[in-house]
Amino acid sequence: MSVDVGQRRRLEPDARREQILLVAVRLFGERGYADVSTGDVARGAGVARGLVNHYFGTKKELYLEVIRVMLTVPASALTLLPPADLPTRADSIVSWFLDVVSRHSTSWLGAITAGGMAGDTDVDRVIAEAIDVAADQVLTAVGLPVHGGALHAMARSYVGLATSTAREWLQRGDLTRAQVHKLLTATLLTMVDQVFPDA
Amino acid sequence: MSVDVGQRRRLEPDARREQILLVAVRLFGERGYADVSTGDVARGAGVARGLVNHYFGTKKELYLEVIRVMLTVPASALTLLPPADLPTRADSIVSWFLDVVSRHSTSWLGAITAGGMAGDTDVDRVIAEAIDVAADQVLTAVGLPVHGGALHAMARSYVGLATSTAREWLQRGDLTRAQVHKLLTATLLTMVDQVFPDA
DNA sequence: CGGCTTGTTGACACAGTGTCAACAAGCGCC
DNA sequence: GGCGCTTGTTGACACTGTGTCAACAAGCCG
Repeated sequence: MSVDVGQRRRLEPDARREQILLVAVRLFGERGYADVSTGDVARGAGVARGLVNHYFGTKKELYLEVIRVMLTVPASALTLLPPADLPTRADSIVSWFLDVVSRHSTSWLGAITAGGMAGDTDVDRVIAEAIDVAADQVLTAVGLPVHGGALHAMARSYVGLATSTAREWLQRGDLTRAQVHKLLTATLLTMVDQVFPDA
Repeated sequence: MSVDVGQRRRLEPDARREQILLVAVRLFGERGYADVSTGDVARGAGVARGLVNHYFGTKKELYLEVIRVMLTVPASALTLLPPADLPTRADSIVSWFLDVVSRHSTSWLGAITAGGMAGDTDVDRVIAEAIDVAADQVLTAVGLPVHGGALHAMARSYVGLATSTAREWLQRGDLTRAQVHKLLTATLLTMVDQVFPDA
């Protein structure tokens, strides 16, 4: 927590902005949106409150950047999936998803459930974009075209299932990873076989 | 919108409380949590702002009552499901769910996604209770025991799928009701047949 | 060592929340 | 009908949090 009570120091804009953003990510991740004031962020960064507004404009804009950071996911390694049969590929994508979400558990799950303010138009847009990305990854991993409205919508639905199931595992602890894995692969195969053909 | 600018009128506590609550339900449903002030609610009810605090204590407590109202669902008619075979019962429960959620579309979907502040402990608890109720209904309709941790957790996951899928239908309009119906019944049957046995 | 750019600060105005003593609507009693 | 009492209702007050902005000074350049 080294609070560096030294004299005021002059940093390059990018460095200062980054420093404040990191503090905000930590605080918003721990408590909610409402329970963190811009003053808390400023104090955490050892900086005047006005500077937060100077760099991010508004508390909500700062929060938008924060959830953008939280929802940004490596996304790598997924493209090079083994070109095996469908059940194997489904298994791989589910494992990958569970790895990612368990590594970032608090921040990712917290952010995807809106970490403090769903219903807000801008926040919803950012979250929707993250879900879109995840849906794209599911579709490509399964070997289906990313375009096509209904298909993509169904993939988003599946991401919703994956999210709520992961929450049962990581936050409530009422499911084991094995059970989650089984649930997500079985439903994914069902959707690919029986439901997607309608789209 | 009759704003009854008449003299101050004295109402029975229950009546006044109810009146304020209805205004709050409408306002919180339209805009979010943050975009509605207690002053807005008071003005909408033609009442002094202090009276809102008198009846509900805090803005957050008022909001808790609001989402409790929004999430309260007839729940009737479901118990008397035809004792048919599993696919038929799954069909019935899905139809019932889609009817309910489409009737209350804005308020229910808005509230279940936390209408303005997920991450808050108390709000999350109320929402979790509503999901529990829905999970109970799914389990009983399918003819499985309501108790048993893992089973119930999986039912909650399914409710998460149902919610996100309904949102694709009602809010984004990228799925038809028939597609949603097909998706939800197929996945429900898969879960009952292949996944629930693990619990 | 000046001077200048600009990162940084602190004070200001304002909006929203919760509290509380004081007010008055309307019922019951005579 | 008038009077008083209960209690629903009000408006002012103190406080916290947000956004703005002119003034300040850190640190480079000559």
